[in-house]
Amino acid sequence: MHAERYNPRESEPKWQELWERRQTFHSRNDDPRPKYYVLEMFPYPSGRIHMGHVRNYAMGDVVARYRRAKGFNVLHPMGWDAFGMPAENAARLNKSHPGTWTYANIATMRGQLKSMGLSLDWSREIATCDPSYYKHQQAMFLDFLKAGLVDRKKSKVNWDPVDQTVLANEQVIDGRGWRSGALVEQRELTQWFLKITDFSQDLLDSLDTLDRWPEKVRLMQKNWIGRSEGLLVRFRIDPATAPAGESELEIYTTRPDTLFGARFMAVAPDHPLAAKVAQNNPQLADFIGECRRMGTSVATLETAEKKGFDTGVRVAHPFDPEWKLPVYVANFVLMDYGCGAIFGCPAHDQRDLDFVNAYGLGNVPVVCPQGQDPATFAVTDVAYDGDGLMINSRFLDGMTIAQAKEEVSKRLETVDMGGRPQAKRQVNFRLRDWGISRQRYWGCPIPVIHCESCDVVPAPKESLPIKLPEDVQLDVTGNPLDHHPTWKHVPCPNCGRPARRETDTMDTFVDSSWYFARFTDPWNDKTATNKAVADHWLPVDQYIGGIEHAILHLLYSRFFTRAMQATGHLGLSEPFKGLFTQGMVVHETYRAADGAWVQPSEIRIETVGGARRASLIEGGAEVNIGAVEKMSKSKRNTVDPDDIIGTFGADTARWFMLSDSPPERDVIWSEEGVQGASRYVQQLWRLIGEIAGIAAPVGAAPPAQMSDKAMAIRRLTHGHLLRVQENIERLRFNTAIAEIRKLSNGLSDAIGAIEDVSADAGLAFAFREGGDVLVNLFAPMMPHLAEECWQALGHDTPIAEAPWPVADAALATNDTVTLPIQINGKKRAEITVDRSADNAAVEAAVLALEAVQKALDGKAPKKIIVVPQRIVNVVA
RNA sequence: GCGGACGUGGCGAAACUGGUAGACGCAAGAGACUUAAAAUCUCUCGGGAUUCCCGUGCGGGUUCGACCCCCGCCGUCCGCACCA
Repeated sequence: MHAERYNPRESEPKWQELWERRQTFHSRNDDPRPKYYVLEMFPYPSGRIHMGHVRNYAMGDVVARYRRAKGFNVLHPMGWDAFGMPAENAARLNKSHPGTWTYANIATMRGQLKSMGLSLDWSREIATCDPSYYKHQQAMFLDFLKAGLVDRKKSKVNWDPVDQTVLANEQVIDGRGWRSGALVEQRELTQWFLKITDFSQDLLDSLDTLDRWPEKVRLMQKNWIGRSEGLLVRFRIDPATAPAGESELEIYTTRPDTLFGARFMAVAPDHPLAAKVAQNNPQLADFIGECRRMGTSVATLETAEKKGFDTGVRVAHPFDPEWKLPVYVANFVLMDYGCGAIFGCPAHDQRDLDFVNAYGLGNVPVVCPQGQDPATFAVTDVAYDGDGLMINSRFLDGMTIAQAKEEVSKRLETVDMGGRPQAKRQVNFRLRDWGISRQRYWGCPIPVIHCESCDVVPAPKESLPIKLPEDVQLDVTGNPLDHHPTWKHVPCPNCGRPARRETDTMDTFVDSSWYFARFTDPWNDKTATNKAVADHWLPVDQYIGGIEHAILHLLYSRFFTRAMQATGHLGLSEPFKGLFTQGMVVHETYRAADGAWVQPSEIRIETVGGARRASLIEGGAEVNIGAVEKMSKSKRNTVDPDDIIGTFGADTARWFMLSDSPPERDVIWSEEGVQGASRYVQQLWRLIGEIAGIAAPVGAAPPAQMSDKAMAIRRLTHGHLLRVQENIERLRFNTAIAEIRKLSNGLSDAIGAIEDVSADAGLAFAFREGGDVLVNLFAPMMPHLAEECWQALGHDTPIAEAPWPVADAALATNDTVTLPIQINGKKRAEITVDRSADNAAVEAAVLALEAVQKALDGKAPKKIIVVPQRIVNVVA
């Protein structure tokens, strides 16, 4: 008989050691069984794990352990997304090296993850800041460069003149640098780009094949790629108004059908035509300057009014040389989309309408909605962008929008203008190339050398890895690598003359764009991947992580996989077959009387007269219970996983994380909930102890005769086994857990109901089976408790290595079925009939029911609907 | 503004393909055990009425039957945003 209480503090480390000793979770690349690759998004080593990690990794571990039990060769690795700014900031603060801080954090967090009992193959651990990792990233960059997938071009960046550094958009607050507070400038910088736009169409089209991705994520990527079909149209500039050397204005439109509704043209403040005119027009130059200043701040951009400035330039309408349109410089036209120039059709575009209403240019509707009279249809404040037929459009009148688009395109394509067609169909994408240059120390150095005579020279592959210098001074403005006294000075690999290394490092998103491939063969020091091995393991069968990576990380990884395919590193283009995005961990917030945030660990909660009240443990002062919010340091509503695991054990924490909410939704962490989970751990332990006392021996064959009681237990066991299995496969962990609880409740009731098991060999067998299955079912969620229970049930090899039990579908169903009986759609009675009973028999039984007789009141029913094995509805 | 998701007891939620609404749990209440507390066990737990009625954000519709499908609103959350 086993101990009264289960002690996770003693038990958990014991089983973790056993798994490690037996290498239970090591996966071999030459294992012949079918593969299954489970991956959770790897963490940034920020210092300590948080509850979000616990949730993420608990989910992944359930999948990994379940698939392993199902006979798959499971790959479940872990690593560290270890480059990035926080390490550099911490090092500056502590006057140490970013690597010291990073590796210390990794050590701490590795220990924490191990205490969770995750079934990870730690022999494949990687850290992206390790030269053994980034060496291959540098080699791949060179491969991409050779394959034409890398570009070097000028681009505009947010420049902080005080910190001498480039800022990401989110680091610009109200037009000022987030650290220095200096007014941010727009600067042109030569940067390295990965040509993700080469794959725009494919990245878009292939979204349709990702049927195990959330619809939401696919939609977000689709919008981000932003494909639009339109027409490039060249407008002839009226020579009388043309600035020197200008004769035409090219625009891009997705609505060529509305060309007869044009009232004006608008170009971006950065458009060359604007600059030309501004040379002789100081007021316009001022206006352009104003637009530029405004351009940096997100807040003003959002609320900005539509503003424009008439350049005085006039262009001719493509279908009517006498029709002249004014050209404005407008603040709402973007230079980096399309041509940086548009034609304005106010009746059918809200921005254009706002613009003409501000400048009194009027509008002419050219699309008339169904059911409206074209003679009276007018647009005032709200542009009409729906369907309809063309009006006021000469030869287009009466056509649909699609027909008119086609007609305009066809006509203008055949008009010759200066030796070229006046218009050209063009597909545009919103997606931009991926700028990867960062003026930072703690990142992967870009492996190229700049030579005055040979220009840009790729670093020779033999010279890789180009390691970061250890002796670095971070206390400088600008790029520390650039300021290093010796690092950048190297001879040109081409001509041998003095040259300098590229001092920019790569965006850390590059590091995380291929780590999933590296895990397949992390020991390989020759190449990034062993193609055959990578192709065997990939794609990742189930990827799990936060929705915050829905666009960038996942899109970059999809691009990288294609680029690796193009350069021979991989033989596939989509890295993640199944994607699951889990919700956040949220918690109540607490505030003291003075408004200060108070941590959950500092308070006590009591229920007084049905109302929850919180008070400080120290002093007893009352605390206000606030809204449930995402766990954050600033609101101090965090709970430390170490404390939870130390108090309740890892199994309790894992169980609660999975049980309370559907996995894609936020879960509210609550003390009561954890205690409930902890109670259940003890409940299971007691139940298994009781079962162990009455169960048949391990491996005992079922007796030939089974009592009804024994059969009922077997049916219970197999029914829940089937449903738990199905729920885990659909990642419905909360309902899987409900089914497990039903089974344990059922077994517990069954034990309570029997007097003497020794008289019934079938019962002993049923309890053996039920106990074993129960432990198997919760083993993926609570692996340590499962091992302890498995041992208590008499097994001598770990359950982590045991196969999943086989459900007997015949046992999972009853011979009889209970049908609810509805009268006019309301449930009034129920009958139990044979599963095989035909409809006529069921109808007869139903009509004999007292409740039915009463409702019919002697009359014949209008109709009886029998849904076999489901329900019966009598229409009176 | 555009796009999407969601709205069910005091709370987290469940309900397969249109077929018994509220499974499973949390909290709460009553009782048993105990000197007492904790733990444990038993019972109650959507609202109202003694035969029944109402109830899945609101209003309508389709259907023998609607949380589920359709139309129109309201609310909450998320993403994107001057994209031509």
